[in-house]
Amino acid sequence: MESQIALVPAPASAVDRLSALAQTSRLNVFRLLVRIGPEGLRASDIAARLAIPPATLSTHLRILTGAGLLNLKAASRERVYAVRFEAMRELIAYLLEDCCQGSAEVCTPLAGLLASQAACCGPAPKETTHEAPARSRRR
Amino acid sequence: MESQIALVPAPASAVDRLSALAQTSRLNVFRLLVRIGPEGLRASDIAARLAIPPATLSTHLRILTGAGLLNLKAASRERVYAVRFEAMRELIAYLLEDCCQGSAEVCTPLAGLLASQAACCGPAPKETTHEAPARSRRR
DNA sequence: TCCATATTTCGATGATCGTCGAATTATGGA
DNA sequence: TCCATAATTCGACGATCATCGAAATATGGA
Repeated sequence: MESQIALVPAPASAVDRLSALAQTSRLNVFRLLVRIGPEGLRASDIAARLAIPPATLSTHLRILTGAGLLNLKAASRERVYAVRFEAMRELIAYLLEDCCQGSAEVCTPLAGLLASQAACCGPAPKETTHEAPARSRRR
Repeated sequence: MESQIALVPAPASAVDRLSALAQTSRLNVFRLLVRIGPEGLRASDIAARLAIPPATLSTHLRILTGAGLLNLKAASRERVYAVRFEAMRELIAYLLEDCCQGSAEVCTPLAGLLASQAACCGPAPKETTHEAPARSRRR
């Protein structure tokens, strides 16, 4: 026993997501991909546009993807990353959860509004799986 | 010369705000204050509710306030902190700026929605100033 | 099959961060 | 005035992080 342990990816927490965004390079990557939209961008294109060395960018993409903020859409030789808008909705809803004790007099239910699919980029365009963490030590 | 330098508080960046939130204790403090709403809570009450030692909490409150996320509402012996909802609106708008290149067909203008005062906790209840960073080395 | 290319992992360095006890600094009442 | 109390700063520890060159790993053609 002990063989299957720690292979299941821990669900990305709000702290994971906020940490992922709380870094200049990664925030730039994220915002670039927000602008680009659901089609996403190849890693090399991101590197070129933001002038980040490939090795560094790769680390950042791994962290953003592991946090569930990005989506690896196509995995051939060239990899395309796109924003998972659903993750943003979840994050914002979590941050503002039960705002003002839910008193609608004080607080327009912003969180609920965000949770609705009326939010950003519609009902999530069909995606490949939110590929990511399940990293087991290979080799 | 050189005497007045670096006393003007640098405006809190998005990275500052995200970093402030990207930490378990601080995120708990923030979410507690979101629930509480505009009235805010005394430092000692926060410490009691979240079981955080005063010295640690003080550091966290300074970071959250310095990032513009909290507001020191009353400064007598007991200090009352409250969420600056305006800061959250700004942050979310920044994160989703120019989403999908502004194409409304793809993207409901979430950022614009948040920027409106229809958002959370109305047009910001009258506050004392967003007291914070201007810290000069005293003593 | 073999190579060119896209991307990731390894590894090491310097820098920043979280924590909290002890000392310090206000403040408001007796 | 003096004290009890609220809150902050100081200081130091260990832990985590960003960076990026070099090496390793895929992939898709020729």
